[in-house]
Amino acid sequence: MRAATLELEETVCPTLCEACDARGVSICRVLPHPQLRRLAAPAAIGDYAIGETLLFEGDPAAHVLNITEGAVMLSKGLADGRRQVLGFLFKGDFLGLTLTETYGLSAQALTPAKACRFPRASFQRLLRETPRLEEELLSRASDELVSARLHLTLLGRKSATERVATFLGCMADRTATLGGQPGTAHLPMTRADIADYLGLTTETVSRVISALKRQRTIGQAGRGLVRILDAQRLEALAERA
Amino acid sequence: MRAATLELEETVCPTLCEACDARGVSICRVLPHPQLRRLAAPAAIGDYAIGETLLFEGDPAAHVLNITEGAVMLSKGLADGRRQVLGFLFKGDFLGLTLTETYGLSAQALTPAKACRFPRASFQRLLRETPRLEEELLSRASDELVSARLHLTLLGRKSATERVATFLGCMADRTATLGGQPGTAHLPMTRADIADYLGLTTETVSRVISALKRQRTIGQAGRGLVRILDAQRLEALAERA
DNA sequence: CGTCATGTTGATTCAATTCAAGTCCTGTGG
DNA sequence: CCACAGGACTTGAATTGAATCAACATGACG
Repeated sequence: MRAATLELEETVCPTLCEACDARGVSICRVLPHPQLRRLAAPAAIGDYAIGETLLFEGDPAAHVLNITEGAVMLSKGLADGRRQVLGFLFKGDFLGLTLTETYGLSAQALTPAKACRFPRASFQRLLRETPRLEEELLSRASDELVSARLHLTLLGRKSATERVATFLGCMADRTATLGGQPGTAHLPMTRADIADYLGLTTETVSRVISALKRQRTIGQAGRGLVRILDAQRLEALAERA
Repeated sequence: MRAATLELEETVCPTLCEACDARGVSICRVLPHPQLRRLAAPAAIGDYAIGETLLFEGDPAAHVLNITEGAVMLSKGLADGRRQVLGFLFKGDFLGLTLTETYGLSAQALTPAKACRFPRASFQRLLRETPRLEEELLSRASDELVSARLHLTLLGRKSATERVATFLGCMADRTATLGGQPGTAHLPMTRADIADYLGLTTETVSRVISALKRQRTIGQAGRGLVRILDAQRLEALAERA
């Protein structure tokens, strides 16, 4: 699948960026107008359908992307088809930066999504000349590292119930930050995606979620929406580090 | 336990840094003389015994450290005592940088170790004024993220044998890079440390290592030294992503 | 309204853990 | 130098949490 893209007119870009919904939560936030113009000039907006690939593990790392809309899943594959889901990205998240010549992970859209796409070379050039941007990226890398470590602890040392409870708690937090219903977790991914994120099987994820519903810790609030009914109990089950 | 430290005379420091064995592989590598002086001025050298703590999860993040000698283990604890080992550090590795006010992980010495210790505040100041250093740290954070993702894949999706084989392969690579015997893995950590790194128990690690020895894939080459006898087979068992 | 994905639930199996002895080092003090 | 104490490591037997195998339910969509 190939994403529809729209080249931005150089003159139009500052206006577009000005109007961009994700601006305030994206890396662009830290750029003054001249640098923003430099970033935007060679940019394109990618529009991705559900399941579509934003970038693929092993492909030449030609672009970096900034998500402006929708939900995206990051994953890594093993030779025999097993898969580890590494994380979920939303509006304002940045991806695709790497020191190697090829991407080290894949990214695909979980919902219809949009992303601002910058050629890697020009981005690297801007980066080298804009310490404020470097600082922003270091800060984001630092955050990613923190959440990777929590994820490692979850995968290495938690039980199935703890994993699912931790996951639901995190997703509820994320939903709140992104401006959704507080006390609700938006789950745009399938059970298989959750299982590959938590190092479990779909069956186990399903069983644990059913058990949490049975004991009224959570409840269904519509398609892909879980209501946290007993946040305290969920927190206790999660054993968050 | 409190580490013995030696305050550096400001006038002495450039000489000491000049003589530092870890200089060429540390972040200091990228600093021109004036900045190096600024970095070194408030620095202290910490000397740590086996088992001693370099920094502790939850403590105020007062310092950043650069390892100049020995092996260090990073870990994170759960409330009930379970532990996830996050990684192993050696000469030239940097630790302790965080956006939060407290450390998010613990670090302890596996061998007698030395580390250059910088006050966080002055390091941050230097960092903000030295884009080249920021660049270096971003590059290191990027590497750490890559290895964290490999570790996630290992914990989420690999069997016990695959985990141990992957680990031994990585440690052998690391040993070679650090200038040890090629084809040999130096293991300064205990079975319990390895188990907590791989998300297994000591018994399982021991059983898998015994099995690998029985089938002559690896052999013992002294205390904490494993010889890789059949690298190809080990690689195949590892299912490296 | 039927089809095919996705999700749930149950029965059974299995890989790794837990429990339980031992053995092997290594450093220490007689 | 040797005995021995205590931790590290290994091995075996029993147990178990999650995976696998197998239906079946649900629900989104043409």
